[in-house]
Order: sequence, then structure tokens, then C-alpha cells
Amino acid sequence: MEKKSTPPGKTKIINAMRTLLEDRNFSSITISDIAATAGVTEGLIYKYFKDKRQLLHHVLKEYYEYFLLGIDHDLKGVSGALNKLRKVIWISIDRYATHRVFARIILLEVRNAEEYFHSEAYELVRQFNRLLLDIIKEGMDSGEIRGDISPSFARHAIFGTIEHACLNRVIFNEKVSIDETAEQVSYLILNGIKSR
Amino acid sequence: MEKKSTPPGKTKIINAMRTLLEDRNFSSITISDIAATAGVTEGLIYKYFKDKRQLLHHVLKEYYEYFLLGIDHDLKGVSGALNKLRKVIWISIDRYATHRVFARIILLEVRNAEEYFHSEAYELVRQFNRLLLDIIKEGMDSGEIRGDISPSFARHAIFGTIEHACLNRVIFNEKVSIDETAEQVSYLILNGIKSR
DNA sequence: ATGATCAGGTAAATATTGTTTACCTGATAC
DNA sequence: GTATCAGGTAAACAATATTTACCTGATCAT
Repeated sequence: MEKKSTPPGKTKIINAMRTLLEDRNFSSITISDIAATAGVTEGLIYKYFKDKRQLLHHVLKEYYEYFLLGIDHDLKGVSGALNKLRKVIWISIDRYATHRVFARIILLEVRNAEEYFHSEAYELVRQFNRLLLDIIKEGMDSGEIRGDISPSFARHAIFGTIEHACLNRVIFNEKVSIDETAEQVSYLILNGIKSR
Repeated sequence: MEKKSTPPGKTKIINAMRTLLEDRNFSSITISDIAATAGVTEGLIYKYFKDKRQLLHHVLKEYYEYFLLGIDHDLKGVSGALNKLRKVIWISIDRYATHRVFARIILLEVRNAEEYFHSEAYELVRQFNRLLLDIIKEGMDSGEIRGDISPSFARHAIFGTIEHACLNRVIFNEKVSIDETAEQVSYLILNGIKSR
């Protein structure tokens, strides 16, 4: 996940942060906790990261880099905007469900602070968002998706539903059936909740 | 919004917190900021609130109490589950759009900490959630809403979409057209995004 | 009328946590 | 063989959250 030969201390710090986020929230994790878990001194953390938040952003960035790598590959061979959407929905839920720390960071810990929106991590998030918007537009052009809604609202519906559905799992540490959740979300967003 | 004759200092503290949340995030607001803005001493804050977070929860609780008061009244005379849903969607977006501080607290600041889920504020949130679930079930019973989806997923779709749509407004301080947003959200969730 | 009690409030001490500084060490490059 | 530098430490320091001891005036039962 890292560039050319990361110093051992840095790696240990990053892993410590991940470990601690597994069952505690960001603000309750102290620098001294991180240092102790990593087995390094507190000062070293500031050698590699501007502050505690930037370390958090870095952890998120690593997840995102890893995920973005897979997504192009996963969409290869899938044809039709709706099929692509279904695939993206499944993948996204899978990530939240199997990477608790990732889910916690992005759903609960970063969005409240300004700096996040200037971080490299956020740049990757935007990249993913553009990808999704492109699929939606493609679907409108092809007629698969209705043309009378705004693409960005469609994105809100898809991601809002996914995130809301995964939130309880993150917060209360509940288990999720990925397939069932993906099925429900896809069905619901694509068809609406109204009888016809 | 408060019980019998709240002491002036307490009111000032609550108002100070609200004022500060208008354009800063929770973690960047210090106790000394709050005290200075309220024109009281730091110690007084701890006279009325266990800690900084509990003050935050209290502010949220006041908003929610106020909102819950209105909702029953607003739904009186609206018949049909779908119409009720449309109304609730409109009201919710209106709240987020016109009460920036409320939106910031609930969307960005509380859900990351365990204590929130034991707070009185959260109890009110649950109460509202139950109300929504009841409307959805009513719609299924009457046949207005399709019976082949899970009510709680329908709720995720409705609230997830609303929250996601309002998030950028909160974060980047953008203006929102309440009517247009409500229209888009309702249309989208009720009808789905798939062409037919 | 008086003094016990208590709510509302202050000021300063203390505890906790985040951040900075000065320095040490061994490998490598000149 | 020594200058430099990456990787690292330990301790000082700064910023914040929280606690403590205390003050004041109103109320109220004796």
C-alpha cells in the first residue's frame, strides 16, 4: 500500500492507528496510545505526519488507493449502466462490511473537519464520485436511466442509501449480509418504493 | 425550549455553543471559547454539563424537542402514506436547510461517539425514526408501497438520500432550494431511477 | 433578626493530551 | 575519515479539558 520502502517506524504507526480504530473512535485515541501500540515514541509520529488528523487522512488514503485499483478491473466486462451500478453498489457495500476501519473513518470521522477536504484522500474520493456520475450519465444517454432526474441526485440516492444502510453496522458492530443488502439497495433505488 | 426558568448562565452557555457551531466544527471549539462567548467562566460549564460532548448533546436535544413538537401537527390532515412521506421529506429537508447548526450536529458531530447513543437526544431521534417506520408500514398495508421490500431499508433510502443531499450544503455552506430538493428526493425515492 | 442552606457563580489549580525541540546513532557518500 | 542525513529517542512545552475550593446574595424556618 506504500511508496518505495517506507521506514519501519512509519508503517508501525499507521498499523497502530488502524488497530486502534477497530474499536475506538478517533477523538478517544491519544497520541500516546498510538505511540505505545506502535512501539515507537510520540515524537516519531510528528516526524511523518503533521498532526493526528493528517495521520487519519493518510490511513484513509491508503484504503482508497487500494480500492480504486480494484474498481476498474471489476467493471471490465460489465456492460450496461444499470449492471455497472449494481456492481458498484455491491462492491461498495462489501468494502464497508468487510473493512470496519475504513467505514468508520469515511462515514464518521473525517467529514467534520475542513482539512479533510484539502487532503489527498478526498481527492481520491472525488475521483470515485466522478466515476459514478459518468456511469449514471451513460445510463441516461442510453435510455436505461430516466432522463428527468438530476445525475447528482441519483448519486445522492445511491450513496446515501448505501451509507445509511451500513452505518448501523459500523456503529453497533452488527454483522451484515453483503449480498442481501446489495440486493435490497439495488432493487430499491432502481425501482423506487412506490407500488405500480 | 427549556424547563422551568433556566439560570441565565446556562442559557448563555447553550447559546454560545450554538453560535460557535455556526461556522466551526465541534472539536475546534474549546471550552475557553465557549466561556468567553457566553461571558461566563469555564467552571460554570461543568456546573451544568458533565463535559463538552454532553453540552453538544443537549443542544441537539433542544432542537429535536422543538422539531418533534411540530411534526404531529404538520401531519394532521394529511392522508395516505405516500403523502405523509412527501410531507416528512419536505419537513426534514427544510430543517437541515434552515438550521445549519442542527444539521452539522446530527450529520457530522455526534455519531462518532458512543455516548451519543445513550443520550436523551438519541432517544428523540429513535422516536422520530419509529414514526417514519410506522408510516412506511401503513403504506405497505394499504398497498401504496410495495410489499416486497424491507421497511427499514425503505427508511435508509429516504433518510440516506436526504442526508447525502444536504451534506454538501452543510459542509460547504451552499444554499439549497428546499422545494426543488424535496421534489427531486421524493420523486426519486418513490419512483426509482430506472426507466420503464 | 438571624443564621443555615442553597443556587448561581468565580478564580485558580490540576490533569490530560497534543506538539516541538534538541539531541543521539549508525549507515552511506564524498 | 569525516560530513551528512535518515530514522529514531527523550524530555520540555503548549494547549485544553476538568476539578477544586471558595464567594455571594436570596430564601426561609426558627
